[in-house]
Amino acid sequence: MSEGVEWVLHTCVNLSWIGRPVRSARLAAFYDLPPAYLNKQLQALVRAGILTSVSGPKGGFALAREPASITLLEVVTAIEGADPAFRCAGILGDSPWGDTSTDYVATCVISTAMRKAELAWREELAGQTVADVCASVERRAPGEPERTRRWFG
Amino acid sequence: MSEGVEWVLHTCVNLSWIGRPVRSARLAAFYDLPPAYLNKQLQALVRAGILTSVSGPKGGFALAREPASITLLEVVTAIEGADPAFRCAGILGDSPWGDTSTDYVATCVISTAMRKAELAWREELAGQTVADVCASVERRAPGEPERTRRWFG
DNA sequence: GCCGCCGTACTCGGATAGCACTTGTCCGAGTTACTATGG
DNA sequence: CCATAGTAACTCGGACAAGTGCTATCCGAGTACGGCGGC
Repeated sequence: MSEGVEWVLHTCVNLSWIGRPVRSARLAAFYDLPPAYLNKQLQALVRAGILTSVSGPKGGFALAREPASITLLEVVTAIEGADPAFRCAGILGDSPWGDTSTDYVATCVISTAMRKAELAWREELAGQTVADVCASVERRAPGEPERTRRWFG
Repeated sequence: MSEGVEWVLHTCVNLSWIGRPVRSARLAAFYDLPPAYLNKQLQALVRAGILTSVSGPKGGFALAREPASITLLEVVTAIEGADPAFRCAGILGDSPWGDTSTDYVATCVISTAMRKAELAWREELAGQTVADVCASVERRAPGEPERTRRWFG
């Protein structure tokens, strides 16, 4: 899995606390990340409708919606793409008694088992929102949002 | 995820039905796969203790244990490696108030959420064995094992 | 006829290239804020 | 003093290289079988 997933997840939490547009270079400096590369990743979130971007001075990235409506699955999918990790190539169709008219991706028992596992993974991620993460952190460190806002000044 | 996972899963099912060593070239021919590359993947299963290999004429690969004791997770792990897909780099340690002595991989809320999701995925795969897959296929196509044994004759 | 030995052919196993994707970087298009000027 | 047009600087956005891991292949080490010679 792309390393950018970790970056943008933490960045979404920070943006949730800040509440106004912040330029990518500053967001990257917070974790000492490659600025241009983080920018590239954030572009993907804009295309997915998770962030909004404004150009020019005083510009930057901000959350496009309420943190409570942004699931972790959405963020991961925006970076990794919607394709499942296990993609059945349907090799059963190449077996000696394979049938080209059958959709082996749908009927294959192995394909079904792998899909079921990935579904469990996605449901787990879809059950947590950015707001949930923020709440968990605040419960452990109440001063974190204010301290972060301060730093981004 | 590596495409070889699909190959070896189907191959394990076939080996479960055949019950004796089969050379990799023949196993590959069944699905029209690159023989040498499938061989390489099967080597990984041997190292993981899932298959046994015998050299020379009448040699080949065979299941090392009962199909009911081989989980899908074992097979996937043998190919993909034991490392989780999401590996937390602990970028929190690089934040302005980061602490080098803290294990952020363990405490980070985001890292925890991602681990939890992957755990659900692994439990789903660990709950199904190769024998279960065989049983599902046989229930749908009772003649499949015999037909497969015949082909490998 | 039977046993032991040798050669041969066949298989796995690891070492070796080729390719795709992730990672990382750069410069241009667009936009905003500032400034100077005129009313 | 205020409005306005021009200018300049700053930001995102997409196009452009480099590194890493998957994909694919080949040849060598080891082994079992079959044939052959000797007892």
